[in-house]
Amino acid sequence: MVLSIAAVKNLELTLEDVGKGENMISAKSIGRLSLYRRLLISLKTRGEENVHSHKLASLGGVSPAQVRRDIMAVGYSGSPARGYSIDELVECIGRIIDHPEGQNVALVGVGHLGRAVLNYFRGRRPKLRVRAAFDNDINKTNRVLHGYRAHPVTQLAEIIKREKITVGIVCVPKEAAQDVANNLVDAGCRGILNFAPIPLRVPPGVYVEDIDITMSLEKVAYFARETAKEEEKTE
Amino acid sequence: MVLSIAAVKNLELTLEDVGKGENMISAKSIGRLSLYRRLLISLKTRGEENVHSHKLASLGGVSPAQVRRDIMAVGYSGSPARGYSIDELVECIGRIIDHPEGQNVALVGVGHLGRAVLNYFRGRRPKLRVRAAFDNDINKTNRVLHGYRAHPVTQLAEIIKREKITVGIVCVPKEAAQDVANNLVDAGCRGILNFAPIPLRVPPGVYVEDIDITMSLEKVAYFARETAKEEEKTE
DNA sequence: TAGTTACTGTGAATTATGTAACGTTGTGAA
DNA sequence: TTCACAACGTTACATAATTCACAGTAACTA
Ligand SMILES: NC(=O)c1ccc[n+]([C@@H]2O[C@H](COP(=O)([O-])OP(=O)(O)OC[C@H]3O[C@@H](n4cnc5c(N)ncnc54)[C@H](O)[C@@H]3O)[C@@H](O)[C@H]2O)c1
Ligand SMILES: NC(=O)c1ccc[n+]([C@@H]2O[C@H](COP(=O)([O-])OP(=O)(O)OC[C@H]3O[C@@H](n4cnc5c(N)ncnc54)[C@H](O)[C@@H]3O)[C@@H](O)[C@H]2O)c1
Repeated sequence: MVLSIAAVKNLELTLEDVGKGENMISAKSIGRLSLYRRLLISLKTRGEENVHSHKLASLGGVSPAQVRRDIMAVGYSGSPARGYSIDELVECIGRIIDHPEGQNVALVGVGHLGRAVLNYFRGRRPKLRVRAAFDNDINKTNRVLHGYRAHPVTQLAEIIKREKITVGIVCVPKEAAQDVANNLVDAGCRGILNFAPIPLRVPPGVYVEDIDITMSLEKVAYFARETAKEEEKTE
Repeated sequence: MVLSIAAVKNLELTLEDVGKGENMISAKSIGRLSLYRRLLISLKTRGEENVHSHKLASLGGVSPAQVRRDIMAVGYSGSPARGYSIDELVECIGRIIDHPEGQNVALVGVGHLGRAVLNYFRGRRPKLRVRAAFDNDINKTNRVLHGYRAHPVTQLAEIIKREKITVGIVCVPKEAAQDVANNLVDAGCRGILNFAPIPLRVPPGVYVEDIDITMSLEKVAYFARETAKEEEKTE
């Protein structure tokens, strides 16, 4: 049986529409889009107006085809001759990854790492506001650290609800991480960035991203040896 | 520690497999193995001697089949009835991801994040020793911070060669990151853990792992909205 | 205006990664 | 001892991610 091109196209379209959350972009793509946006803004400050996929690919350490595919996902189209308009592309990426009214963030565990993160995000992203910090150490609470006042964890639920916080950052020791995560979710958080070196259990509908520094360092150490070995053999 | 006959067999098998180097273990598997090892050690301190794949899977947030396949990659075999011996499995994972004599690590950029990382790894991993820290700010160098003395970056090449350092951690601002990476590679580093929010260019044979906290936070914020939306629709 | 060129957009092919299935095996019970 | 069974090891399969390849096109040239 031979189908016309139009028929095939229609079939695919209907299948797509019937499928689940129609155009749900993968976590990997979202991550790269966030990277592209930073690179684009950096290019813009250097006076560039347009950029080609291979330029962005080279800056981002990915393939040009990957860049084009990711950009396709946000629904933006460039011009074959001029490439992508930096302004428009930044705008389109923002339309996908930013919430129009912005989102509020809370950080729990104002230790070494927590303070570094607080300091870094202070006033940096207007659409992603760190609105509260918490700790259970009375020496750290009710003082202003890096421009943020750390509240006692006992007030966590109350403040998260009041400030409409939907994203939590977990910087507490691993023994406390699951409890903190449970409290964050109960209070209304739907996304957690977890620095504690254990996977968190959360109900469906809550997204967790783990940053496991120890694991990453062990990976680097392993491949520092292995890729070096591979190189030797080809010499 | 008493090794069974099975463990000795495993040792022989892994030595054979490592020698070839053609079927290299994926970065994802290495990462999970690092996680399994931590979980196993934690189980051991609670008095457990053996563990089944589904138990480890549940703790690690992965599927039992995944656990079995990762463990297959290190060349260890468990018993159908008792599962895996925790001691032996930790030993076999270490044989893959640790260097027998250990590896030396340097950290560049003793700012907020760099100090948090230094503090965290102090005396934690005997096979992964942070041997030197560097900064270009004279207010931070030649003082002892978190048990480490920070050297001026001008001494980077010399000290890295002298201390036989093969792994570098980059915690400097993004403007300086590529220069620092170049110096690390020139001095002999073959692996870099990069916290600066730009991809580093390195020659082949050098492995880079990026930890992009901003990107991760934006991902969390995005999926905090999107997965919540999906949930609503199914209600 | 027609030709040239270099880039985009996108289906198809390829590769990586994860899951399911199932024969195998060691252990404990009858 | 033999059987039943639960969990392993491995292969086959399924899905996700990435790259390839090329048609289509806007600018630029002469
Ligand atoms: N710093 C690093 O480089 C690094 C590397 C890998 C993993 N981590 C992980 O990140 C987390 C934080 O690391 P850190 O170096 O900042 O540790 P830290 O000890 O400096 O800070 C932990 C903070 O959490 C607070 N805390 C403890 N229990 C709490 C609770 N129940 N509720 C609220 N606050 C609580 C403590 O008071 C402290 O301020 C840990 O889980 C650690 O394993 C850190
Ligand atoms: N802290 C965070 O949460 C966070 C989040 C995302 C990204 N980062 C990235 O991590 C890196 C470090 O962040 P931070 O918060 O520690 O910043 P920081 O400013 O506190 O520390 C940077 C340190 O690097 C040193 N430095 C600058 N140039 C140098 C050079 N050429 N050679 C050696 N040392 C040099 C500075 O003296 C300073 O001590 C930055 O690239 C930042 O973008 C940090």
